[in-house]
Amino acid sequence: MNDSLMTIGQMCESYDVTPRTLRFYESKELIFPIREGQKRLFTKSDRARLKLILQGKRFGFSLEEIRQLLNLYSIGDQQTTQLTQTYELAQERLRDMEEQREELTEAIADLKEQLEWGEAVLAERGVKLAAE
Amino acid sequence: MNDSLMTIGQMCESYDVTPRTLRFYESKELIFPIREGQKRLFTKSDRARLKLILQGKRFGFSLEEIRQLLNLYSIGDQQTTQLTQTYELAQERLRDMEEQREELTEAIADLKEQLEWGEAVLAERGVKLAAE
DNA sequence: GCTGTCGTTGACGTCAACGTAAAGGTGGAA
DNA sequence: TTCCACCTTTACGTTGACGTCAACGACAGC
Repeated sequence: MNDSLMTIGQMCESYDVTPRTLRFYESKELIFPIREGQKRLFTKSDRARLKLILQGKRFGFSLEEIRQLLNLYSIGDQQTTQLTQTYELAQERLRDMEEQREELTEAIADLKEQLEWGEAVLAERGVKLAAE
Repeated sequence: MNDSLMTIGQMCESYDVTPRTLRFYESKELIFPIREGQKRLFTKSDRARLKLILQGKRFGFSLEEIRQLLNLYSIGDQQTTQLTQTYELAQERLRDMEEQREELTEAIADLKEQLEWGEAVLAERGVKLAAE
């Protein structure tokens, strides 16, 4: 149970991903586990990156976008320009997400309306619905 | 310009879809245009169904789910049981959508937090951001 | 020596909802 | 007649994020 070097199995445990996923991320150059013979060993850096990847996915970034962001982080740690770019990309994403949410909100409202209509019809027919 | 029978082109105009989409829906047994020789002619029924399809998509139903719902409508027009089933499926979808919205709301909040952090860092470095 | 567990590498498969390209039919206007 | 718009079919391509499979190596315990 080395703390700074983990096998693929331990990684899967810790982050709830499959081996296939980690190999896939490596093939996409999102993480860079070192090799001991054939085996992959994941470093602290890999874990940090993986965390960011999973976060990024939550935010709806594509893996390609995430790759670019990760590169910006590591390469231009003190490069203000890069951070600014990251910031701007994130802002765009935020706008997308807010837009999505609005659409969803609208759709929810519409669907609720339909449901009320359905309830009315069913009530007319004397159907008792589960009280839920 | 027959009102009750439309060509594929007219349908595309009216509902802002491509011919491919309509043929695809036919192949998936979502609509059943009649044939005049080779050509498809879309009836009032097809248009009603198409409207429901497009609505369903807005609500995030898959085409397969929509197909099932449409079958319920047409088969069991007066069958209360079917309507009840439709109602319940729609309720499930509503729950899904509300869950999605919550996740999205959370993600938005998190991302906003990150953005503020980024702003702070950039401000420290004396970067002026576009006032937006 | 055998079995089991964990790991490896390709390479092809999957899912949804169409897009796109190729190749051709049909009917009307110039 | 020739052209054009509009329609048809079949069939492969796209996108993203992996899943699944085959075939194999390395090592541990019994």
